[in-house]
Amino acid sequence: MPSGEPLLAMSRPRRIAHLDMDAYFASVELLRYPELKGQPVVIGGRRRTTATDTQGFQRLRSYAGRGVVTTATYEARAFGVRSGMGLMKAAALAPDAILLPGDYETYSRVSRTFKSAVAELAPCIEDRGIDEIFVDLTEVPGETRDLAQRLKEAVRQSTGLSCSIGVTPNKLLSKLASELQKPDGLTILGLEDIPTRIWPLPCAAINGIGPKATARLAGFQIHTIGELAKADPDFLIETFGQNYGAWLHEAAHGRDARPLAVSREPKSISRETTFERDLHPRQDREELTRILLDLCERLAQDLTRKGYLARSVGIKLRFDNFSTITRDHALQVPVADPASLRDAARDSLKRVPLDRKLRLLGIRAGSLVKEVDYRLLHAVPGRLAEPSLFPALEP
DNA sequence: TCTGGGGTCCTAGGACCC
DNA sequence: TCTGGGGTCCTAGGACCC
Repeated sequence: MPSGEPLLAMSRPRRIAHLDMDAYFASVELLRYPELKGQPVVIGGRRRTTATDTQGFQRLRSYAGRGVVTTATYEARAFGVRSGMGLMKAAALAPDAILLPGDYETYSRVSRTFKSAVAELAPCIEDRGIDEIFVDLTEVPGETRDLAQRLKEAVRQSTGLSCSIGVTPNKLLSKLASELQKPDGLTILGLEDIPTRIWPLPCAAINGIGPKATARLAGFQIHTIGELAKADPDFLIETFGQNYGAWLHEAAHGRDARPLAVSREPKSISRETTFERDLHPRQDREELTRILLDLCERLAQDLTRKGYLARSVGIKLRFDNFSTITRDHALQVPVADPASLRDAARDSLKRVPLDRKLRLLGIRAGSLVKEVDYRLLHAVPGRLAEPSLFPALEP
């Protein structure tokens, strides 16, 4: 065999970058309203007409409703405001912060811009949502720090925004590393840095260890990743199950062989809405019906625009006590039109006890099939004719 | 001061088939 | 007449993430 590329194994260590935009939605808004720079600003809530100050901005103190904080500037975070927090609570912490409604179309457009700019330098990218990506730098020529700096510069040139980057041998560590020097950070770690840089961090810093697992681990006096790494793997498996327990052990040691998912088909598409006030299934019957029909319309538009059919349709209800139930309905024939979604939703709704007020209604399309695939496979009449096996009749 | 909207993945039981 | 194991699909709920 001629010399050249090694077949397997001997390949060089991976260089995976995690790129995370800094306070993304808020930073996009600061491009639009530069006069707000340096002030506590919070993105969240619905667009509405309410009291504004002399400059036309709404203050958090004047907010009343059910919204949550989507993003807060670092100045707002200094008051304890965090994303996911109820806006009423945020208003108690920072009443004078500026509140802006989210403008998702703009955030999506800017998102495509920074991703394209990165792709020009390094084309192997995994999309992780609107404001973060993984980038594989392994095959990109150049020194690691230099490459990462060029990515940051490309993001800034194309959008005017800053981001934080972590580069390590795998996705798990890179995700942790990108958090270490936010904002506008660049952190490069090797496996040898795990004990000093990773182990002191709280377990919850790991992507996949949420509030529930954090609380359970704390019950065993496991608070840091280092303590988790020292825990007996058999104990973790007994306590957290085969899959999750074994993964906890691997994660704490910084081991992660997952490849980048450079393209993915959606598994489900959904629409849901939380009401301004809780609605009663009988007293507010008409309003609930209107809301559900509207959700069906919007879901149908999403499906059609993206070219998918649903082989299952599910509804989601959240009651006034925040308990949530779902009901799913598998279909013989995949659908994407509002009337079929509505019929399926009605079937599922019959299986729900409607004895208390509702705060949320949702509809979900699952078991998706590409519309073109389905038509090709089933030769749907009117769209694609079945090729005839017999010659045409003579006239 | 109660907690948005859009997703993914995992678990687990039952139906049904081989 | 009884016993069994495996595989897949459907359904419901929950943890977690951005």
